[in-house]
Amino acid sequence: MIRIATWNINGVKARIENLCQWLKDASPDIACLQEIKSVDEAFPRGEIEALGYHVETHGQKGFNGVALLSRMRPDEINRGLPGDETDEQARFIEGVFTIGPRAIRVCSLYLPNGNPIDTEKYPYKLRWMDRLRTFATGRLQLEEPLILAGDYNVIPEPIDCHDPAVWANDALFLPQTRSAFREQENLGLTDALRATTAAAKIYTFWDYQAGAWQKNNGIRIDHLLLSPEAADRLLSVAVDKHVRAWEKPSDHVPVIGSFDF
DNA sequence: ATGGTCGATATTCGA
Repeated sequence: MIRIATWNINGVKARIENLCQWLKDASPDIACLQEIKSVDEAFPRGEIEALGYHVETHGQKGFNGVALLSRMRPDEINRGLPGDETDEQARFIEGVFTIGPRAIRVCSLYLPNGNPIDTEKYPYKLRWMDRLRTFATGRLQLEEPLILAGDYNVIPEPIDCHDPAVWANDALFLPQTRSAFREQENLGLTDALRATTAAAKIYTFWDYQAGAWQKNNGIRIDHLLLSPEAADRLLSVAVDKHVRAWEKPSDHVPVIGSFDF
C-alpha cells in the first residue's frame, strides 16, 4: 500500500516540529507540502532527510512555495506550472516516481487564493486554473496514475463549508471558481475524498480567527484529484484532523490517500 | 465590538 498526502503547512520554519512529528506518526510515502514560505536554501531539509525522506522544493522569499517529500528518490522533478513564463510565484512542483512496475506522477500545487475579488488577484486565480486544466489535459493523455494534490483554495460544494452564506462572495466559493473546478473534474479527474465519502462537514481548514476551530467553522479546500489510473487503485482517504489541535498548528490539516499500487 | 490571528518580514502584507 502506498500513501500519498497533501498538507498546507503555513510556513516550514514555524512548523518543522509539527511536520516531523506528523511524518513519524503518519509515515506517508509521498507528502506534498504547500506554503513553505521559504527559499530553497533555507528549507530545513536535514531534519526531514533524517526521517528517511528525499526533499524537493520550489520556494520563494516570504510567501507561497511547495515541496515534495518522498520515501523513494524521484526519477524526474519539474518546477512551475507551464503556460505563463512571466509568472514568478512558486506554486507548483511535479515528481515522477517508480513504484513497482509503474511510473506515478504526483504534483504539489498551491492554487491562488484570489481574494479580494475586485483586484487583479481573482483573474490571476482563474488564469491559473485554466493553465492547470491545460496541464492536466496533457498529462491525462499519458494514461498513467496521476495525483494532483494540494491547496486548491476551492470549496467545491455548499456541503464543504460550515456556512455557505458567509462564503457567497468569496473567491473560494464564487460560481466561476466552482465551475472551473468542475471543469477539472470533467476532464476525468476524481475528487478522492468525495469519491470515498459523500458525508458533509468534512473540513481541511479552520481559520485562526474568531475560534473557528472550536466552533468547527471549517472549509474543505485541500484536495487530491486523481486520473482514472489512480482512482481505480484508491482504497481510502483520511483527514488528519487531530493535528489542528496540536500546539502551534497550521490552519490546514493533512489529507492522505491510500492506494494499492 | 466594525475587531478577531498567524507567519515572514519589516514596522506591512498575504491569508
